[in-house]
Amino acid sequence: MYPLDQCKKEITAELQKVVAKYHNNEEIRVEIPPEGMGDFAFPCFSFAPLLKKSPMEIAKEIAANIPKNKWITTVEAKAGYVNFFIDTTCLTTATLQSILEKKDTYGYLPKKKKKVIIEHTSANPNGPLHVGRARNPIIGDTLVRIFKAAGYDVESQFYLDDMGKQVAILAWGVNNIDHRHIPASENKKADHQNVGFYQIANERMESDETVAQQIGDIVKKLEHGDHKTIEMIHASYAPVLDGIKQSLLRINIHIDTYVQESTFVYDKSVERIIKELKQTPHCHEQDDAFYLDMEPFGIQGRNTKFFFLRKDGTTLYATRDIAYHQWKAHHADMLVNVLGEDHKLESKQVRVALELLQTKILPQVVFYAFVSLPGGKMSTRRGRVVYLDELIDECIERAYEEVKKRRASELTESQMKKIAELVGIGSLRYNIIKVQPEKDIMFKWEDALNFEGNAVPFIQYAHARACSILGKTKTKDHKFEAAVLTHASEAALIKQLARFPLIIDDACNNCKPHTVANYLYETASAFNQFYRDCPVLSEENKVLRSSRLTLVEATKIVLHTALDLLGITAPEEM
RNA sequence: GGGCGUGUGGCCUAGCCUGGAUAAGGCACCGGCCUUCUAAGUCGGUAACCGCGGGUUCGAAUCCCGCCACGUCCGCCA
Repeated sequence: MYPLDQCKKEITAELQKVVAKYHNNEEIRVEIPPEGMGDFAFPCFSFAPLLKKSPMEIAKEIAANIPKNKWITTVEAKAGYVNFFIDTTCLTTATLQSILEKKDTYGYLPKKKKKVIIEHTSANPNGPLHVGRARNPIIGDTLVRIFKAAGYDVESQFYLDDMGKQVAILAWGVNNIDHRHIPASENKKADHQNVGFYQIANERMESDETVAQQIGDIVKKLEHGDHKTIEMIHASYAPVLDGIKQSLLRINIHIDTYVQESTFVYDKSVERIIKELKQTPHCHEQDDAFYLDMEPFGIQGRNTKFFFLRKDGTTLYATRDIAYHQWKAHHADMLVNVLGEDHKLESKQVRVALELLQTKILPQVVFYAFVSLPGGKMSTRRGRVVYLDELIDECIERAYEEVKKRRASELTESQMKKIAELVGIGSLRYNIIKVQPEKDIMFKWEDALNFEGNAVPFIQYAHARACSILGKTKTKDHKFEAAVLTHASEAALIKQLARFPLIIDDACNNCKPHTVANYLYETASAFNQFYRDCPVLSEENKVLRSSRLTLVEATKIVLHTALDLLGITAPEEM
């Protein structure tokens, strides 16, 4: 157990003892008070009507009955709250020891021996990833990292749509359109080179009945397990998928498993699901097609019919998704999906179906709002997009200009290039992850590429500063004396470091990756204040100097680990 | 028409789940700090009736109801 957990637990236990005589049956919940009023606080308002005393009197009474111990130094009653001041020396010792001992696993929680499958990205392989979709891999990969840190065994999955119309359109294009009719793309990656086939094929499909027919035929053949067709599809999108993987790799994202949708048609699991769904009382037939009535499950609107079988006997995307989820449920203890908000209804329909089929494990879904452009929504079909690759390039280029402006006289060209890469990629990931997924975001270059204030360079810079200090000393193992780290900036920084394990726990339990970004910003900020107030290398008092060095080392470790949770590299210098 | 989500200083964001002590940051703007570990830093200032209206409560940005605006969905598409 980490120091702050232990401390909180003791305070809660002491409160429990005192409050027991008020016949309180609510759970004791301590909160974090505003600046200067201690480390933990307990509000007494709810006892007032019960005891017919003022909250202030009750707070005084409770405060007087809390014994001091190793953790609790001062207990005071103020404005109806019992405020606890914890022993800084004790917290400092325990926290720094914990960090030095666990190093880059400080903050990690005990192994839970549970497997979680996190599905994210799952983009149609018909073109390059664009900025709207970019939120998906970044949220997904960050969750993967957070769940691992929280002690889970994690597998990331990309659900690959190789049966749908989108990929059939691309395949038709690749096989029927002369490449000279495809508008040239500046980017040489295969996903950029091939997206034109999809766009042109899409136009042709809309204007030409025969083309639409041919594409429909491809989809039908896929459903009926025509091997030649499925091979043709795989061959058509393979280069595009490869390009997508390369883009993901550029932003430090690797996906463990790519699961083909066709798997569930060919292994007959979709067939089995249809049979089972037909036997549920909510299944109805209409013109030889089958649907579940969603009305009893809280779904309202113009149409509450969830069709899972067409009249021609073929299945639908959502039907196959049910099979995929059942398969996942067999292979994991917990499921997490990252989906765009346009999938909310489909996701709910799949959930209801899974419940009807008595599937043991249901997915926890993180929905994100689309990233829009100042003029409106992005669309691959209409070519109205900012591609992820363009954004990556622009971020790195802009970061390079910044490095050059500041460090050109001190660093070599290759050093600057390397730093620009880390800062550029980091900026991209940080800017997307720092905002709650459900919040709409409008994409503006000036915001995405702003390198000041609450942005990744601020954090990376703090890390580089820590490295710089540590690099200027010869001694490696730092001894520390907690009692000398008494400056307010030191105490604030240590408390911040102590909070890290709680942040991981919270971010994982609530699937809120943005809280890690907030924590990082606060930690870097606390370090910058310490940096201003407490000279390290020039400190003459040997014990204080070495204790501060230890604190710098500890901060460096935490910043590094927390950045890693966001898939961002911590540079040694910048 | 209905469902779901979002609405916090000029702009952007945290806090909302689990109600609590002066609503916390960033950008922009104004004014300080580089003979001291990288100023991508730091200190101070101006700026918010927390979308609007009700309700619950000792107490509401937070919970409940209604309304408005924006996003998204309501296909035998994916």
